[in-house]
Amino acid sequence: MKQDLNQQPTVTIGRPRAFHREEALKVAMLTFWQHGYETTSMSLLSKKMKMSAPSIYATFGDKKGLFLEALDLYVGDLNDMKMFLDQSTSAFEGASQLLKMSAYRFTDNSNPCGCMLASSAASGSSDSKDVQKITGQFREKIENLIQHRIEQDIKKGRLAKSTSAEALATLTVATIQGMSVLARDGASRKKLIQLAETAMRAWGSKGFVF
Amino acid sequence: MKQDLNQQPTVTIGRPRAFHREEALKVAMLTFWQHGYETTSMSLLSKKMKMSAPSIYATFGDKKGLFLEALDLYVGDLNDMKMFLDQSTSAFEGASQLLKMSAYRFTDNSNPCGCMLASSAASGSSDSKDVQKITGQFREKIENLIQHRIEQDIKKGRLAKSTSAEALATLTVATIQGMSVLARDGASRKKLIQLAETAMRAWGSKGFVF
DNA sequence: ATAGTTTTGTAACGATTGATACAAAACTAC
DNA sequence: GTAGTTTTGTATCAATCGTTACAAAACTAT
Repeated sequence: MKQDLNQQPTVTIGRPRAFHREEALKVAMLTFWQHGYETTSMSLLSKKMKMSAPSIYATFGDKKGLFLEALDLYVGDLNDMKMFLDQSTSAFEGASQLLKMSAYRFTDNSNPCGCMLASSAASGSSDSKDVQKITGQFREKIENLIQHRIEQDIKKGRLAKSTSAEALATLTVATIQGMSVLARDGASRKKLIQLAETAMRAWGSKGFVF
Repeated sequence: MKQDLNQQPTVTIGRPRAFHREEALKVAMLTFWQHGYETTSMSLLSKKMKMSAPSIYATFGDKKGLFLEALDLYVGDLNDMKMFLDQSTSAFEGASQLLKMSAYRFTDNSNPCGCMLASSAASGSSDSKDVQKITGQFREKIENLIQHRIEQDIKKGRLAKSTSAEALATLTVATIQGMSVLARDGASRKKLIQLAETAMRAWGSKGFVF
Protein backbone atom coordinates (compact mmCIF):
# COMPACT_ATOMS: atom_id res chain seq x y z
CA MET A 1 0.00 0.00 0.00
CA LYS A 2 1.29 3.43 -0.96
CA GLN A 3 2.06 5.95 1.77
CA ASP A 4 0.67 9.45 1.68
CA LEU A 5 3.78 11.52 1.13
CA ASN A 6 1.87 14.76 1.57
CA GLN A 7 1.05 13.88 5.14
CA GLN A 8 3.40 15.67 7.46
CA PRO A 9 4.52 13.87 10.60
CA THR A 10 2.50 14.69 13.70
CA VAL A 11 5.71 14.74 15.73
CA THR A 12 8.53 16.83 14.33
CA ILE A 13 12.09 16.87 15.42
CA GLY A 14 14.08 19.97 16.23
CA ARG A 15 12.95 23.37 17.40
CA PRO A 16 9.33 24.03 16.46
CA ARG A 17 8.45 26.75 13.98
CA ALA A 18 7.18 30.00 15.39
CA PHE A 19 5.01 30.65 12.34
CA HIS A 20 2.29 29.01 10.27
CA ARG A 21 3.56 28.37 6.74
CA GLU A 22 0.26 28.86 4.92
CA GLU A 23 -0.65 31.95 6.90
CA ALA A 24 2.75 33.49 6.26
CA LEU A 25 2.47 32.67 2.57
CA LYS A 26 -0.91 34.37 2.43
CA VAL A 27 0.56 37.50 3.98
CA ALA A 28 3.36 37.40 1.41
CA MET A 29 0.74 37.06 -1.33
CA LEU A 30 -1.14 40.10 -0.07
CA THR A 31 2.07 42.11 0.14
CA PHE A 32 3.19 41.22 -3.38
CA TRP A 33 -0.37 41.82 -4.57
CA GLN A 34 -0.28 45.30 -3.12
CA HIS A 35 3.24 46.37 -3.99
CA GLY A 36 4.41 44.15 -6.87
CA TYR A 37 7.19 41.63 -7.19
CA GLU A 38 10.39 43.66 -7.51
CA THR A 39 8.97 46.66 -5.68
CA THR A 40 8.32 44.64 -2.54
CA SER A 41 11.43 44.45 -0.39
CA MET A 42 12.45 41.50 1.73
CA SER A 43 12.50 43.79 4.75
CA LEU A 44 8.82 44.66 4.19
CA LEU A 45 7.97 40.99 3.68
CA SER A 46 9.87 40.15 6.85
CA LYS A 47 7.90 42.74 8.78
CA LYS A 48 4.49 41.76 7.35
CA MET A 49 5.09 38.02 7.64
CA LYS A 50 6.53 38.44 11.12
CA MET A 51 9.40 36.18 10.14
CA SER A 52 13.10 36.94 10.13
CA ALA A 53 14.83 36.93 6.77
CA PRO A 54 16.69 33.67 7.46
CA SER A 55 13.39 31.96 8.32
CA ILE A 56 11.86 33.13 5.05
CA TYR A 57 14.84 31.88 3.06
CA ALA A 58 14.88 28.56 4.87
CA THR A 59 11.18 28.08 4.19
CA PHE A 60 10.69 29.45 0.68
CA GLY A 61 14.14 29.39 -0.89
CA ASP A 62 14.53 32.93 -2.11
CA LYS A 63 12.42 35.96 -3.01
CA LYS A 64 11.51 34.57 -6.40
CA GLY A 65 10.46 31.24 -4.92
CA LEU A 66 8.32 32.99 -2.36
CA PHE A 67 6.68 35.10 -5.06
CA LEU A 68 5.95 32.12 -7.29
CA GLU A 69 4.35 30.24 -4.40
CA ALA A 70 2.33 33.34 -3.57
CA LEU A 71 1.28 33.62 -7.19
CA ASP A 72 0.13 29.99 -7.22
CA LEU A 73 -1.88 30.69 -4.10
CA TYR A 74 -3.45 33.73 -5.75
CA VAL A 75 -4.35 32.01 -9.00
CA GLY A 76 -5.54 28.84 -7.35
CA ASP A 77 -6.14 25.59 -9.17
CA LEU A 78 -6.85 26.25 -12.82
CA ASN A 79 -8.76 22.97 -12.94
CA ASP A 80 -11.30 24.63 -10.69
CA MET A 81 -11.72 27.40 -13.22
CA LYS A 82 -12.05 24.82 -15.97
CA MET A 83 -14.72 23.00 -13.99
CA PHE A 84 -16.50 26.25 -13.29
CA LEU A 85 -16.63 27.06 -16.98
CA ASP A 86 -17.67 23.54 -17.94
CA GLN A 87 -20.50 23.57 -15.43
CA SER A 88 -21.77 26.96 -16.56
CA THR A 89 -25.01 26.85 -18.55
CA SER A 90 -23.18 28.49 -21.46
CA ALA A 91 -19.83 29.97 -22.42
CA PHE A 92 -21.50 33.37 -22.28
CA GLU A 93 -22.77 32.75 -18.77
CA GLY A 94 -19.38 31.42 -17.67
CA ALA A 95 -17.46 34.38 -19.03
CA SER A 96 -20.03 36.76 -17.63
CA GLN A 97 -19.68 35.24 -14.19
CA LEU A 98 -15.91 35.34 -14.49
CA LEU A 99 -15.99 39.07 -15.20
CA LYS A 100 -18.39 39.77 -12.37
CA MET A 101 -16.38 37.69 -9.92
CA SER A 102 -13.30 39.64 -10.95
CA ALA A 103 -15.14 42.91 -10.37
CA TYR A 104 -15.98 41.74 -6.87
CA ARG A 105 -12.54 40.41 -6.06
CA PHE A 106 -10.76 43.50 -7.37
CA THR A 107 -12.78 45.76 -5.08
CA ASP A 108 -12.84 43.58 -1.98
CA ASN A 109 -11.85 45.76 0.96
CA SER A 110 -10.17 42.86 2.72
CA ASN A 111 -7.72 42.52 -0.19
CA PRO A 112 -5.51 44.86 -2.20
CA CYS A 113 -7.26 46.39 -5.22
CA GLY A 114 -7.00 44.86 -8.66
CA CYS A 115 -5.50 41.64 -9.95
CA MET A 116 -2.17 40.37 -8.64
CA LEU A 117 -1.57 38.64 -11.95
CA ALA A 118 -2.07 41.89 -13.82
CA SER A 119 -0.11 44.31 -11.69
CA SER A 120 2.61 42.54 -9.72
CA ALA A 121 4.89 41.96 -12.70
CA ALA A 122 3.45 44.36 -15.27
CA SER A 123 6.95 45.73 -15.67
CA GLY A 124 10.33 45.13 -14.15
CA SER A 125 14.06 45.06 -14.61
CA SER A 126 15.81 42.57 -16.87
CA ASP A 127 16.35 40.37 -13.84
CA SER A 128 12.63 39.69 -13.56
CA LYS A 129 11.97 38.74 -17.16
CA ASP A 130 11.31 35.14 -16.20
CA VAL A 131 8.77 36.16 -13.59
CA GLN A 132 6.99 38.40 -16.10
CA LYS A 133 6.93 35.47 -18.49
CA ILE A 134 5.29 33.23 -15.89
CA THR A 135 2.48 35.70 -15.24
CA GLY A 136 1.92 35.84 -18.99
CA GLN A 137 1.73 32.06 -19.18
CA PHE A 138 -0.98 32.07 -16.54
CA ARG A 139 -2.97 34.52 -18.63
CA GLU A 140 -2.47 32.35 -21.69
CA LYS A 141 -3.76 29.29 -19.85
CA ILE A 142 -6.82 31.15 -18.65
CA GLU A 143 -7.52 32.46 -22.13
CA ASN A 144 -7.26 28.92 -23.50
CA LEU A 145 -9.75 27.64 -20.95
CA ILE A 146 -12.25 30.28 -21.97
CA GLN A 147 -11.62 29.72 -25.65
CA HIS A 148 -12.20 25.99 -25.34
CA ARG A 149 -15.45 26.57 -23.48
CA ILE A 150 -16.62 28.87 -26.26
CA GLU A 151 -15.66 26.29 -28.88
CA GLN A 152 -17.85 23.80 -27.08
CA ASP A 153 -20.85 26.08 -27.48
CA ILE A 154 -20.05 26.67 -31.12
CA LYS A 155 -19.93 22.93 -31.77
CA LYS A 156 -23.24 22.50 -29.98
CA GLY A 157 -24.78 25.21 -32.16
CA ARG A 158 -25.32 27.35 -29.10
CA LEU A 159 -23.17 30.04 -30.68
CA ALA A 160 -22.99 30.92 -34.37
CA LYS A 161 -20.43 29.01 -36.43
CA SER A 162 -19.03 32.37 -37.45
CA THR A 163 -18.17 33.19 -33.85
CA SER A 164 -14.46 33.70 -33.21
CA ALA A 165 -13.76 31.82 -30.01
CA GLU A 166 -10.29 33.31 -29.85
CA ALA A 167 -11.56 36.87 -30.21
CA LEU A 168 -14.13 36.52 -27.42
CA ALA A 169 -11.64 34.76 -25.14
CA THR A 170 -9.08 37.48 -25.75
CA LEU A 171 -11.68 40.15 -25.01
CA THR A 172 -12.58 38.44 -21.76
CA VAL A 173 -9.00 38.28 -20.53
CA ALA A 174 -8.23 41.79 -21.72
CA THR A 175 -11.31 43.11 -19.94
CA ILE A 176 -10.28 41.43 -16.71
CA GLN A 177 -6.76 42.84 -16.91
CA GLY A 178 -8.04 46.27 -17.87
CA MET A 179 -10.54 46.08 -15.04
CA SER A 180 -7.63 45.53 -12.69
CA VAL A 181 -6.02 48.77 -13.79
CA LEU A 182 -9.21 50.71 -13.13
CA ALA A 183 -9.68 48.98 -9.80
CA ARG A 184 -6.21 50.07 -8.70
CA ASP A 185 -7.10 53.60 -9.75
CA GLY A 186 -9.92 53.41 -7.24
CA ALA A 187 -12.87 52.59 -9.50
CA SER A 188 -16.00 51.53 -7.63
CA ARG A 189 -17.38 48.02 -7.65
CA LYS A 190 -20.50 49.36 -9.35
CA LYS A 191 -18.42 50.78 -12.17
CA LEU A 192 -16.55 47.51 -12.67
CA ILE A 193 -19.78 45.49 -12.70
CA GLN A 194 -21.07 47.86 -15.35
CA LEU A 195 -17.85 47.32 -17.29
CA ALA A 196 -18.34 43.56 -17.09
CA GLU A 197 -21.88 43.84 -18.44
CA THR A 198 -20.86 46.24 -21.19
CA ALA A 199 -18.01 44.02 -22.36
CA MET A 200 -20.34 41.04 -22.58
CA ARG A 201 -22.49 42.94 -25.09
CA ALA A 202 -19.73 42.24 -27.62
CA TRP A 203 -20.95 38.64 -27.61
CA GLY A 204 -24.19 39.70 -29.29
CA SER A 205 -27.69 39.34 -27.93
CA LYS A 206 -27.12 37.44 -24.68
CA GLY A 207 -24.66 35.22 -26.46
CA PHE A 208 -27.33 33.23 -28.22
CA VAL A 209 -27.70 32.62 -31.91
CA PHE A 210 -31.44 32.19 -31.66
CA MET B 1 5.86 93.85 -27.94
CA LYS B 2 6.01 90.64 -26.00
CA GLN B 3 9.15 88.57 -26.09
CA ASP B 4 9.07 84.87 -26.87
CA LEU B 5 10.16 83.40 -23.58
CA ASN B 6 10.26 79.89 -25.01
CA GLN B 7 12.98 80.87 -27.43
CA GLN B 8 16.32 79.79 -26.05
CA PRO B 9 19.31 82.05 -26.67
CA THR B 10 21.38 81.16 -29.72
CA VAL B 11 24.53 81.95 -27.76
CA THR B 12 24.84 80.29 -24.38
CA ILE B 13 27.32 81.00 -21.69
CA GLY B 14 29.41 78.38 -19.91
CA ARG B 15 30.50 74.95 -21.05
CA PRO B 16 28.20 73.59 -23.75
CA ARG B 17 26.07 70.53 -23.10
CA ALA B 18 27.30 67.25 -24.51
CA PHE B 19 23.75 65.91 -24.94
CA HIS B 20 20.47 66.84 -26.59
CA ARG B 21 17.79 67.33 -23.93
CA GLU B 22 14.83 66.10 -25.96
CA GLU B 23 16.70 63.11 -27.33
CA ALA B 24 17.89 62.15 -23.85
CA LEU B 25 14.36 62.52 -22.53
CA LYS B 26 13.07 60.25 -25.26
CA VAL B 27 15.61 57.60 -24.31
CA ALA B 28 14.53 57.93 -20.69
CA MET B 29 10.92 57.51 -21.79
CA LEU B 30 11.74 54.34 -23.69
CA THR B 31 13.66 52.95 -20.74
CA PHE B 32 10.87 53.66 -18.25
CA TRP B 33 8.38 52.32 -20.78
CA GLN B 34 10.29 49.07 -20.99
CA HIS B 35 11.24 48.54 -17.36
CA GLY B 36 8.82 50.61 -15.28
CA TYR B 37 9.30 53.52 -12.93
CA GLU B 38 10.74 52.07 -9.74
CA THR B 39 12.27 49.08 -11.48
CA THR B 40 14.42 51.27 -13.72
CA SER B 41 17.63 52.24 -11.95
CA MET B 42 19.44 55.52 -12.32
CA SER B 43 22.52 53.61 -13.41
CA LEU B 44 20.59 52.06 -16.31
CA LEU B 45 19.15 55.44 -17.24
CA SER B 46 22.62 56.94 -17.10
CA LYS B 47 23.92 54.26 -19.43
CA LYS B 48 21.02 54.47 -21.90
CA MET B 49 20.88 58.26 -21.93
CA LYS B 50 24.66 58.49 -22.18
CA MET B 51 24.65 61.06 -19.45
CA SER B 52 26.36 60.99 -16.08
CA ALA B 53 24.14 60.95 -13.02
CA PRO B 54 25.01 64.56 -12.08
CA SER B 55 24.04 65.72 -15.57
CA ILE B 56 20.68 63.97 -15.29
CA TYR B 57 20.02 65.52 -11.91
CA ALA B 58 21.07 68.98 -13.08
CA THR B 59 18.77 68.70 -16.08
CA PHE B 60 15.68 66.91 -14.77
CA GLY B 61 15.80 67.38 -11.00
CA ASP B 62 15.50 63.85 -9.73
CA LYS B 63 14.28 60.44 -10.83
CA LYS B 64 10.66 61.29 -10.24
CA GLY B 65 10.94 64.53 -12.19
CA LEU B 66 12.58 62.70 -15.07
CA PHE B 67 9.84 60.07 -15.07
CA LEU B 68 7.05 62.63 -15.02
CA GLU B 69 8.59 64.50 -17.95
CA ALA B 70 8.99 61.19 -19.78
CA LEU B 71 5.38 60.35 -19.03
CA ASP B 72 4.23 63.70 -20.43
CA LEU B 73 6.23 63.00 -23.55
CA TYR B 74 4.61 59.58 -23.85
CA VAL B 75 1.05 60.77 -23.35
CA GLY B 76 1.47 63.85 -25.49
CA ASP B 77 -0.94 66.75 -25.54
CA LEU B 78 -4.38 65.59 -24.44
CA ASN B 79 -5.87 68.47 -26.41
CA ASP B 80 -4.69 66.65 -29.52
CA MET B 81 -6.64 63.59 -28.43
CA LYS B 82 -9.67 65.77 -27.74
CA MET B 83 -9.38 67.32 -31.21
CA PHE B 84 -8.99 63.91 -32.77
CA LEU B 85 -12.17 62.70 -31.11
CA ASP B 86 -14.06 65.88 -31.97
CA GLN B 87 -13.07 65.62 -35.63
CA SER B 88 -14.03 61.96 -35.85
CA THR B 89 -17.22 61.31 -37.81
CA SER B 90 -18.73 59.72 -34.73
CA ALA B 91 -17.85 58.74 -31.18
CA PHE B 92 -17.89 55.14 -32.34
CA GLU B 93 -15.42 55.89 -35.12
CA GLY B 94 -13.21 57.90 -32.77
CA ALA B 95 -13.08 55.18 -30.13
CA SER B 96 -12.55 52.55 -32.79
CA GLN B 97 -9.61 54.46 -34.21
CA LEU B 98 -8.23 54.98 -30.71
CA LEU B 99 -8.26 51.25 -30.07
CA LYS B 100 -6.67 50.43 -33.39
CA MET B 101 -3.98 53.06 -32.97
CA SER B 102 -3.24 51.57 -29.56
CA ALA B 103 -2.96 48.12 -31.10
CA TYR B 104 -0.41 49.49 -33.56
CA ARG B 105 1.56 51.46 -31.02
CA PHE B 106 1.68 48.61 -28.52
CA THR B 107 3.22 46.27 -31.10
CA ASP B 108 5.57 48.72 -32.79
CA ASN B 109 8.97 47.07 -33.03
CA SER B 110 10.77 50.39 -32.64
CA ASN B 111 9.19 50.83 -29.21
CA PRO B 112 8.77 48.70 -26.09
CA CYS B 113 5.62 46.60 -26.10
CA GLY B 114 2.42 47.78 -24.48
CA CYS B 115 1.38 51.06 -22.91
CA MET B 116 3.75 53.02 -20.70
CA LEU B 117 0.78 54.47 -18.84
CA ALA B 118 -0.52 50.99 -18.09
CA SER B 119 2.63 49.18 -17.06
CA SER B 120 5.24 51.60 -15.74
CA ALA B 121 3.47 52.23 -12.43
CA ALA B 122 1.00 49.35 -12.28
CA SER B 123 2.41 48.57 -8.87
CA GLY B 124 5.10 49.90 -6.62
CA SER B 125 6.28 50.56 -3.11
CA SER B 126 4.61 53.06 -0.80
CA ASP B 127 7.17 55.64 -1.95
CA SER B 128 5.67 55.69 -5.43
CA LYS B 129 2.06 56.13 -4.49
CA ASP B 130 2.00 59.65 -5.89
CA VAL B 131 3.39 58.48 -9.23
CA GLN B 132 0.79 55.73 -9.40
CA LYS B 133 -1.86 58.33 -8.69
CA ILE B 134 -0.66 60.51 -11.57
CA THR B 135 -0.88 57.67 -14.10
CA GLY B 136 -4.40 57.05 -12.85
CA GLN B 137 -5.30 60.69 -13.34
CA PHE B 138 -4.15 60.50 -16.95
CA ARG B 139 -6.42 57.53 -17.49
CA GLU B 140 -9.29 59.42 -15.88
CA LYS B 141 -8.75 62.41 -18.18
CA ILE B 142 -8.70 60.17 -21.24
CA GLU B 143 -11.84 58.42 -20.13
CA ASN B 144 -13.54 61.79 -19.65
CA LEU B 145 -12.59 62.89 -23.15
CA ILE B 146 -14.13 59.75 -24.63
CA GLN B 147 -17.20 60.03 -22.45
CA HIS B 148 -17.82 63.61 -23.49
CA ARG B 149 -17.48 62.70 -27.16
CA ILE B 150 -20.06 59.96 -26.70
CA GLU B 151 -22.39 62.36 -24.92
CA GLN B 152 -22.18 64.65 -27.95
CA ASP B 153 -23.44 61.85 -30.18
CA ILE B 154 -26.20 61.03 -27.75
CA LYS B 155 -27.37 64.65 -27.75
CA LYS B 156 -27.29 64.69 -31.55
CA GLY B 157 -29.43 61.56 -31.62
CA ARG B 158 -26.60 59.67 -33.28
CA LEU B 159 -26.61 57.26 -30.36
CA ALA B 160 -29.63 56.05 -28.44
CA LYS B 161 -30.66 58.13 -25.44
CA SER B 162 -30.41 54.96 -23.39
CA THR B 163 -26.69 54.68 -24.18
CA SER B 164 -24.46 54.87 -21.12
CA ALA B 165 -21.63 57.16 -22.15
CA GLU B 166 -19.74 56.31 -19.01
CA ALA B 167 -20.01 52.58 -19.59
CA LEU B 168 -18.70 52.77 -23.15
CA ALA B 169 -15.90 55.15 -22.17
CA THR B 170 -14.88 52.85 -19.33
CA LEU B 171 -14.89 49.89 -21.68
CA THR B 172 -12.68 51.73 -24.15
CA VAL B 173 -10.08 52.65 -21.55
CA ALA B 174 -10.20 49.21 -19.95
CA THR B 175 -9.75 47.57 -23.35
CA ILE B 176 -6.70 49.73 -24.09
CA GLN B 177 -5.14 48.93 -20.73
CA GLY B 178 -5.93 45.24 -21.08
CA MET B 179 -4.55 45.31 -24.58
CA SER B 180 -1.31 46.59 -23.13
CA VAL B 181 -1.03 43.58 -20.86
CA LEU B 182 -1.49 41.19 -23.77
CA ALA B 183 0.96 43.17 -25.88
CA ARG B 184 3.62 42.82 -23.21
CA ASP B 185 2.89 39.10 -23.13
CA GLY B 186 3.88 39.06 -26.78
CA ALA B 187 0.45 39.11 -28.47
CA SER B 188 0.57 39.81 -32.19
CA ARG B 189 -0.64 43.01 -33.78
CA LYS B 190 -3.28 40.99 -35.63
CA LYS B 191 -4.63 39.65 -32.36
CA LEU B 192 -4.82 43.12 -30.81
CA ILE B 193 -6.58 44.55 -33.87
CA GLN B 194 -9.08 41.73 -33.55
CA LEU B 195 -9.50 42.61 -29.88
CA ALA B 196 -10.17 46.23 -30.82
CA GLU B 197 -12.86 45.21 -33.30
CA THR B 198 -14.44 42.76 -30.90
CA ALA B 199 -14.62 45.29 -28.08
CA MET B 200 -16.33 47.79 -30.37
CA ARG B 201 -19.14 45.30 -30.94
CA ALA B 202 -20.33 46.19 -27.43
CA TRP B 203 -21.48 49.51 -28.89
CA GLY B 204 -24.19 47.78 -30.87
CA SER B 205 -24.57 47.69 -34.63
CA LYS B 206 -21.76 50.00 -35.80
CA GLY B 207 -22.64 52.39 -33.03
CA PHE B 208 -25.68 53.74 -34.82
CA VAL B 209 -29.21 53.90 -33.51
CA PHE B 210 -30.65 53.73 -37.00
C1' DA C 1 44.79 87.08 -20.88
C1' DT C 2 41.56 87.07 -17.16
C1' DA C 3 37.14 86.58 -14.92
C1' DG C 4 32.72 84.52 -14.83
C1' DT C 5 29.56 80.75 -15.94
C1' DT C 6 28.00 76.24 -16.79
C1' DT C 7 28.81 71.25 -17.67
C1' DT C 8 31.65 67.56 -17.24
C1' DG C 9 33.62 63.23 -15.09
C1' DT C 10 35.16 61.10 -10.89
C1' DA C 11 34.42 59.62 -6.67
C1' DA C 12 31.91 59.05 -3.15
C1' DC C 13 27.75 59.58 0.24
C1' DG C 14 24.39 57.09 3.58
C1' DA C 15 20.71 53.95 2.98
C1' DT C 16 18.79 49.89 1.40
C1' DT C 17 18.88 45.76 -1.50
C1' DG C 18 18.64 40.38 -1.51
C1' DA C 19 20.91 36.99 0.88
C1' DT C 20 23.90 34.40 4.77
C1' DA C 21 27.12 32.91 8.67
C1' DC C 22 26.76 31.66 13.07
C1' DA C 23 25.62 30.57 17.64
C1' DA C 24 22.03 30.37 21.10
C1' DA C 25 17.49 28.30 21.73
C1' DA C 26 14.02 24.72 21.71
C1' DC C 27 12.59 20.69 20.59
C1' DT C 28 12.86 14.82 20.07
C1' DA C 29 15.18 10.43 20.67
C1' DC C 30 17.56 7.38 23.37
C1' DG D 1 21.21 13.76 30.91
C1' DT D 2 23.27 13.70 26.55
C1' DA D 3 23.31 13.71 21.55
C1' DG D 4 21.09 15.01 17.44
C1' DT D 5 18.12 18.08 14.80
C1' DT D 6 15.88 22.17 13.40
C1' DT D 7 14.58 27.07 14.03
C1' DT D 8 15.50 31.29 15.92
C1' DG D 9 17.56 36.02 16.32
C1' DT D 10 21.55 38.89 15.59
C1' DA D 11 24.68 40.70 12.96
C1' DT D 12 26.50 41.24 8.70
C1' DC D 13 27.76 40.45 3.82
C1' DA D 14 28.86 42.56 -0.93
C1' DA D 15 26.19 45.04 -4.24
C1' DT D 16 23.31 48.38 -5.62
C1' DC D 17 20.05 52.12 -4.67
C1' DG D 18 19.10 57.37 -5.48
C1' DT D 19 21.79 61.31 -4.87
C1' DT D 20 25.54 64.75 -4.37
C1' DA D 21 30.36 67.25 -3.49
C1' DC D 22 33.93 68.80 -5.95
C1' DA D 23 37.31 70.12 -9.14
C1' DA D 24 38.80 70.06 -13.89
C1' DA D 25 37.10 71.32 -18.43
C1' DA D 26 35.00 74.19 -21.92
C1' DC D 27 32.76 77.78 -23.13
C1' DT D 28 31.49 83.53 -23.33
C1' DA D 29 32.35 88.25 -22.08
C1' DT D 30 35.39 91.94 -21.29
